[in-house]
Amino acid sequence: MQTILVVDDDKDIVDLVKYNLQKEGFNVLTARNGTTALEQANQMPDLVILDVMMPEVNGWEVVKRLKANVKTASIPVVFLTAKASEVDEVLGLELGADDYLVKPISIPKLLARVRAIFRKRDPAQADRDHIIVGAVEILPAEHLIRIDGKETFFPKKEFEVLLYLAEREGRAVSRETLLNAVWGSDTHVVDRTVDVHVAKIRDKLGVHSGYVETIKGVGYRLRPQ
Amino acid sequence: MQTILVVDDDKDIVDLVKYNLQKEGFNVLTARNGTTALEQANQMPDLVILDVMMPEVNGWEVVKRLKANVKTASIPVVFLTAKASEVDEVLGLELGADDYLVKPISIPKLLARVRAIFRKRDPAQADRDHIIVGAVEILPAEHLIRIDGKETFFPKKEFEVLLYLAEREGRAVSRETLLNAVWGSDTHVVDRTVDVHVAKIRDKLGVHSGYVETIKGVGYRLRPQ
DNA sequence: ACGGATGGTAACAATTCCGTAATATTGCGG
DNA sequence: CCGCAATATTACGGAATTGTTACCATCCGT
Repeated sequence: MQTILVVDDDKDIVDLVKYNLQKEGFNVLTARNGTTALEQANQMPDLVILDVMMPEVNGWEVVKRLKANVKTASIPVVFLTAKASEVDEVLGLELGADDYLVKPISIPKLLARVRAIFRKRDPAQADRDHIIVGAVEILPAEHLIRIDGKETFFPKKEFEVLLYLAEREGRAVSRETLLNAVWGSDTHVVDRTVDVHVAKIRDKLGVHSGYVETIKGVGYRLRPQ
Repeated sequence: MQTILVVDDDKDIVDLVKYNLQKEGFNVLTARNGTTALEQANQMPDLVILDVMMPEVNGWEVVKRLKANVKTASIPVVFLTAKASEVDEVLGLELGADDYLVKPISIPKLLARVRAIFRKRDPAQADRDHIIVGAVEILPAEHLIRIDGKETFFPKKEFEVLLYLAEREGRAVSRETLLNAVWGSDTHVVDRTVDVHVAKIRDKLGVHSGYVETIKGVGYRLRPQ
């Protein structure tokens, strides 16, 4: 049975979410603040649903510490946020948030997200041989990119950068991460180089150039469609 | 032909699996440790069968690095694990394992899993007796190629290269893959040789020479018509 | 053994791609 | 609104990849 840790300082929300998750057959742990959440995380839940705004140790701090601990680093996290404006921050910071939900919570939406997270790890449906982000379709095996259905040639590096971003659609990726993934961890390449390649990618994307967003001080991300 | 990379520190297991996969018509690469496995993975196998417990670089580490590399990220991985207790970890960690097998290995089960993986990714493996790509028609049984309806003789190697590309119409194929498929995995032939044969093929294709596209840094592909 | 066809290699030319630096521009904090 | 740091853009030289040609080895049938 899958265990989910629900963290929110609002008791009503915790109870509501807990009730519905249990009804779906999940084992539910709860915490009312960041400190307790971190303790509960030692029980290795399969997923953490985490409020951003909490007194003392807030949601971001919790994630940072979860990711810093090898044991808990791979637990996926779904953020709960009251303000739509926080969404950008949630996704922008390279924190490893797997998804987010804006309050007030829609229970069906919550359950859908939770199921989606677990489905991702279900070996039975793991194969994506092509990635679609809006009007852009990436086919790694064919080394081919379709923009508005039109095949467009991408040189190797540009292809790999876009693919890496697409595989992490909506998540911010630092230049350093990109350099490691695309260029390799041993090569020594100035990080400004990434900018140039991103520029070329944007150029090829044409009207969709806005897909690749710059997140100042962090890196780039592919805007989810 | 599909290529499978088998990784295990136990020689007996590698040999057993290799033997049975080859009998099924798969091309098999092997590695006895994680480091070698990662090197072999550059040859872009269609599937990796990977032991969890290995000295030095273990199975999880191998997967983590495969997934971190854009080039190899989409290669499906089947884990081999000795302990049932490891199964939970295999499935729990978000590592991209497509499936798993518990030792001792049941050969029929192994083959079933492997076939399942490939069936998923290769839906229409219809056994066609001739392939048509635009104005080019290839009849493997007759060892015959028609261009604009005109029979044209292709020497063996050129024929096989074109056939291999045609069977994967639209897909990029690396020189290394071509060498393995057409020349065989044990022969040592310089990869520039492929260029020369492609040049000869283009020459014979005449006005249709553009069918064979170069993808710099990757290889060649037959443009779908 | 000869001639032709095939295949492999090397050398060089042509092209594309990449990385960097220099410069312009943007966007954020104050 | 200003200044500063981060990012965008541009241009260019060099590196890497590929195209092309020529040449040699081998095989095969005669």
